[in-house]
Amino acid sequence: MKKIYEKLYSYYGPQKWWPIIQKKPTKQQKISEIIIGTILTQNTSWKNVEKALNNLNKNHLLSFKNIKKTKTEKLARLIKSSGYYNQKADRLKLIADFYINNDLTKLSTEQLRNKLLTLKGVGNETADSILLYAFNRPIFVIDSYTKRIFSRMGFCNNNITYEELQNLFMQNLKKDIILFKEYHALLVKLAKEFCKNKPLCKKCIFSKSCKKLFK
DNA sequence: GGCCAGGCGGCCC
DNA sequence: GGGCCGCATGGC
Repeated sequence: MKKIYEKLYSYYGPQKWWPIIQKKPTKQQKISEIIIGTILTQNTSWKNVEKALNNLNKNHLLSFKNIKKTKTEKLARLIKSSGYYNQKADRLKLIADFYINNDLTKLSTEQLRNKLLTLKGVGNETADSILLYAFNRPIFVIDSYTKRIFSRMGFCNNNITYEELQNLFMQNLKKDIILFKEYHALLVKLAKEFCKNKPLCKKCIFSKSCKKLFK
């Protein structure tokens, strides 16, 4: 596990994920931008999400207080480029209310995770992304890329559950927040560049060690 | 033009 | 517990 990380890191370097839209954000602004980003990026390419985030930022809407005051229809219009915009607009409203009405900072990671999962629009990956990137809790984020890469490498089956794959990482790595953040981001990078749906194994940096070699 | 993107909820069985 | 569907834009 650690060796794969080190190889990725030495090849790609740090990924600088989140937050990226606002200049010199306060702590609150960082948290809201990250949480909003996790919702918008669900099954959507990051470029489309960036446009939506910039639109929100121009309208001072990377803020849960302001989202709460804004009509769903207006939000939907502004985030149109991120796809599923009606659903996502609804869910931004829900999470804004949730954030404003709850003091989340005192909860344990477990408690916070369970609370997040009660929200419509927040599943395993989104909850863990929020925990790790917005609240700096040591939890490893699994996504479809992670599963694809590690099943191809031979570490797991393709039908492994979210929890099982997450445990595999958590049990074999130090609980290091910086490491968890970078590792997930680096896996996304690898999946986009080499370990695609139609993989580019010959060029891939893991072509020698990976079990599944596609032509 | 088809496929895919940093998923999720609501169904159904 | 799994399998399928709707949600939707934009880039390649």
